[in-house]
This record gives sequence, structure tokens and C-alpha cells, in this order.
Amino acid sequence: MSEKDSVRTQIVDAAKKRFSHFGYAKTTMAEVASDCSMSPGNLYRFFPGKLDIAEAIATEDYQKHLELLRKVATDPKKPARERLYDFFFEELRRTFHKLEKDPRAYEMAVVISREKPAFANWMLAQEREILTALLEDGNRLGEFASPKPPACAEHIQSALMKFRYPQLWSQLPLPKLEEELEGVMGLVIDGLSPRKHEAAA
Amino acid sequence: MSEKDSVRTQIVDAAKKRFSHFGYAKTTMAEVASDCSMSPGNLYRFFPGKLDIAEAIATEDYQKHLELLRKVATDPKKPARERLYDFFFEELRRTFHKLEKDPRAYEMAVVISREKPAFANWMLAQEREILTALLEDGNRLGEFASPKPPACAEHIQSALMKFRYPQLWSQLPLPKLEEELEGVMGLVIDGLSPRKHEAAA
DNA sequence: AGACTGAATGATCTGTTGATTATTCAGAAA
DNA sequence: TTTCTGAATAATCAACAGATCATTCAGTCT
Repeated sequence: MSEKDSVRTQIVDAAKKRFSHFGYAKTTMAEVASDCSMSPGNLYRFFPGKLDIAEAIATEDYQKHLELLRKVATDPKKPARERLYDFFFEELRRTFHKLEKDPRAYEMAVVISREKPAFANWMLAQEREILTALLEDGNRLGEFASPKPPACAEHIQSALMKFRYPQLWSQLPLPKLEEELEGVMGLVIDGLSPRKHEAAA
Repeated sequence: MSEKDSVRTQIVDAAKKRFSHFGYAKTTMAEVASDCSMSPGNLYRFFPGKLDIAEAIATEDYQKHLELLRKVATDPKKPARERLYDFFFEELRRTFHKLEKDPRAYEMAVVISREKPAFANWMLAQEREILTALLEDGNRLGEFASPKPPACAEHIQSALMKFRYPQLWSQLPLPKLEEELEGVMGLVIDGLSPRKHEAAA
């Protein structure tokens, strides 16, 4: 199976080069196969289809991002509230830069989320797991008072949806988006209701 | 000028019938003109183009919705918090029903928001005005503690963006959406942070 | 003059034809 | 037997022609 895995990564690497250079639509399976010195038919022994190669690339890339998010969410030097901010700012900045300057990445994002909606759901679920742990941690530290962290994580994701696909919603520049994210997170964390005394920092 | 206005409404009415019966794309200016017993060219003395007729229809329709929202937001029998809930539930339900059962309305919404992005901004701004007044009222009643109502209204709109275009984001059924809206609004109003004492109802 | 018409214009849509290309699979190679 | 090939298939895409339609405007009517 290690043999198979190595062929898989060879295919993924070849496809990655092609996709990022010429775009998803403009690269053919025959080209990827030829880059790997194999026949087009052989690709299908490793992937069900072209789209699944793209998904493998996206998954690999997203895993790196997830690792960073996990690091941000568990930084022992910072209070939970700050980690929550960092989490979503990291999210916004990554997406923005990735889609802003790289039309190839944008193309792939569009194709994958159209043809593989489950992938987007999987990403949300991955992050929700991190978020849930962060909320539980915040509860433990007395910084948050969230009765049902998993549901709450979902609500936070809903509230910040706009910042997850920044260029889909608005053509706002990054600084403006950051300003708005700041404001919305302030609401989510502190709410509209008055406090009788200052909340714990 | 009253003469002109009456012709305008005649045109809008004819277009409304055609659009809702056959769809925006499938009705021609010639048909609308003929329904009004006038030549196609004459339409352009009253509207710059076809899209502007659609915009006039949408505006008229939206005004009714706005009136209802204003009523909801200022209901003297209810606390501000409840009015805020009602406001966004009303918004969600209207959009959902309108776009759900009427593919013509959906088509027009798509066309207008693609070709006239300013229109969507105008709608947001209208609602933001109502929302700002509601927040100020809530502050006055001691129910809210919003330092800058106009900015805060914007943030609330951002957080609830997902519920403004329900079918664009998710294929969730209305009850699921309502449940989620409930959760997000809870967050926005009460926040994640603990309260030392119960907030004012 | 001012209100209107309707033919002319050019942009956009529709349907069709001929590639191109993802995917399959019968069979060759190992 | 298992691994791979590459021709065959079917789906999708690109380009083009013709038709349709939004928009304009020279000219008519009142």
C-alpha cells in the first residue's frame, strides 16, 4: 500500500503543478498522466475522477491551515477570548489572500464547492471541533458562559459566515473586512445586553 | 407630471403581470409596450431600460415589507429585545417564502442583485436605519448597552447575513433556519461572556 | 413645439456542429 | 493474477450562424 500511496502523491503533485499553472479546466487528465509517465486510464486506479484529484489537493492544503488554527486556538499564553479573535482573523486573512491574488485557487474553490458541497461541510465541521474545544476551555477559565458549546460553535460560525467567503459577498478590501470582523466578534463575545458589573477578563 | 406618473404605473403594472407570469428574461419590451398600447420606443421616455422597470417593481414591493418591519420595530407593547427578534424573523420568513415558492421572484432577485448591486445596498441601508432607531430605543430602556448604534446595526446585519439570503447559502428548510437564527440572535444579544448578575429583561 | 412611432442597429441569445476530453474497459504486459 | 494501456464512448465545450430583442433616433403626428 506504500507503493500505491507514493503513486498517489506523484499524481497529486503533477496535478498541483498543472492546476496552479494552467488552471483546473485547462489541464487534461492525459497531461497529468503523461507527466507521471502513465496512461490516462491508470489515473482512475488511484482516483475516481479529476475532481477527486482537486479535492485531494485542497484537503492537503487545508490540513496545513487547520494545524495553524489548532495552534492558534490552544496557545497557552493567551486568554480564550483573544484566541477566538485570532482564530477568525487567521481564517479571514488566509482566505482573502488565497483567493485574492490567485485566480487558479479561486477557480478550484468555486468548482469544488459547486461539485462537492460535502467538502465545504467537512471543513466547517473540522473547524467547529476546534471551536467547541476552545469554548469549553473558555468556560473552564470563566471567560465564557456557554451552556452548549457545540451548538454555540455552530452559531458563531453562522454569524461569521460572511468573513469565510469574503469575496463572494462583498468587494471590500481586507482592512475594511477586518474592521467589520472586529465589530461582529465584539458583539458575539459581549452581546448587546448591559452588564451589571464588568465581565471577567 | 401626474399624467406621467399614471403612465409609469401603467407600465409597471403591465410589466409586473408579464414578469410574474413568464419571467423577466422571457418578457420583451415590445410585449410590455403592446400591453400598454404604445410603441416600444415610448417606454424609454419613462424608464431608462428594462432593468429599471424591474427595479421599480422590486422597490414598490420592498416598501411594503419595510413598512411592516418598521411596525415590528416600534411596537410599543414589546421590549426592544423581542422587537429585534421579530424584526429578523420577519425578514427571514418573507425572503424564504418569496424565493421558495416563486421561481420568477428568484430570477428577478438574482438579476437585480447582479446588475444593480446598489439596490441591495440601499435595502440594507433602509433596514439599518430602522435597526439603529431600535437600538437607540433599547439603550434608552436600559435593555441594550450599545455605545454606537449605527455601527452596531451594521454588525448585526453582518452577523445575520446568512439569513437574509437563505437559499443562497444553504438548502436548509425554514424550521432549521429559524432554529439557527434563534441561536445566533441569542449570541448577539447576550454574548458569550458571563454576567455577574442577570441582565435586565 | 412636444409626444409618440416603428424601422434600424447592435448586442445578446439559441441551437447546431465539430472538436476536445473525462471516463471506461477489453485486452496486453508483467 | 495483477497492473497497466490506449482505443472507444459519451459527455462537455467552443465556435459559428441565425434569430431575437433591448435600445436608439429620424421622422410623423397632434
